[in-house]
Amino acid sequence: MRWEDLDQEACSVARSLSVVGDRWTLMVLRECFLGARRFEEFESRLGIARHVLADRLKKLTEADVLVKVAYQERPRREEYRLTEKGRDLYPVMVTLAQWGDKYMAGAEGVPLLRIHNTCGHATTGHLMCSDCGEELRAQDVSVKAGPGASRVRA
Amino acid sequence: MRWEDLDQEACSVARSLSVVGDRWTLMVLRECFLGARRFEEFESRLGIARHVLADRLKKLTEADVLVKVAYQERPRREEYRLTEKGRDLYPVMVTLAQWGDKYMAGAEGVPLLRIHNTCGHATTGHLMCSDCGEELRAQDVSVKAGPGASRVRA
DNA sequence: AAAGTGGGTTCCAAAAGAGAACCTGTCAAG
DNA sequence: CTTGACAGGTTCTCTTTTGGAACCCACTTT
Repeated sequence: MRWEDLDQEACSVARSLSVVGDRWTLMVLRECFLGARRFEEFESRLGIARHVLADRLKKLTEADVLVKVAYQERPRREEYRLTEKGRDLYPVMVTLAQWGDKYMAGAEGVPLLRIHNTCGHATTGHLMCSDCGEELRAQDVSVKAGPGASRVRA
Repeated sequence: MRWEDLDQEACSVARSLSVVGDRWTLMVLRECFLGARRFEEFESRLGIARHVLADRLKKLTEADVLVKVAYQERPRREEYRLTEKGRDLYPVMVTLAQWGDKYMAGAEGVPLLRIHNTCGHATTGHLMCSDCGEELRAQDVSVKAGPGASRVRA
């Protein structure tokens, strides 16, 4: 299978990865959540090759994850901002960050704390069941074909 | 910057991506959560090139995300299983799947439902603050340098 | 002896990435 | 009016990674 066919799969993980699953894309989005908006900002913070950055920004814009917004005319300059669709990737970033915090931080501790402004505390996110409010753990969840399943999986 | 230097970054997202951020790795892990264990299973379910699969399984094993366990001797055959470190990636899979459910499912509905066995209902996971129990949203969270920050970021 | 099975490795061509150089409007300084 | 700077790209060459097919090896079954 070719990577570009991934969005044809009857699997939401595959479809998400067809947008954010290649090298650098999630790193670009990390910078978005940390406040980056301009081409030069992304480049200097990430150290990414310029044409790769241009390609990722283009694809993310085409996927409506980012929008290009002019911040000045003459010369026209545009910056990239997260759309709602893009902001909805926040849980993915947080869960990735927490896995890194847990397994890759080493003795000196985690590099970045997340502060929940609502309550003022350093926080970690926990994934809770929408129905019963218990924490969702892999061993308590099974899957079942949904309405959009073209083929069933056990 | 080269991709292999990513694990040197003072950022947990970057460090996580240095393990799971390349093409196919998260797809391999999706299959693990759906019950795949053997080389042939991964290959036929994913349609991935065999040497790429071999490389990903090797790297995931070296990173202690998977372990090789013999399921028979003579001829010796080994399968791959998620470790605790691997199972801890479950929240990443769920948040990715939910983003795909929301934005890529189309009219026919989501391909796969997740059933929370504890309560018996189809569920979606919500990311909650460990401290106050409110839902964590990007706009309510700010970041602050932690003990392992080698350089500070606003 | 021949074929099958599971889990790989090897080969080549095609695609993607790293890094540096170059291009395009526009303004400001000399 | 020429030179330089700035933001945001594009183009070039070289290296690395994929995709796809073929091959290999230790056994077991027919």
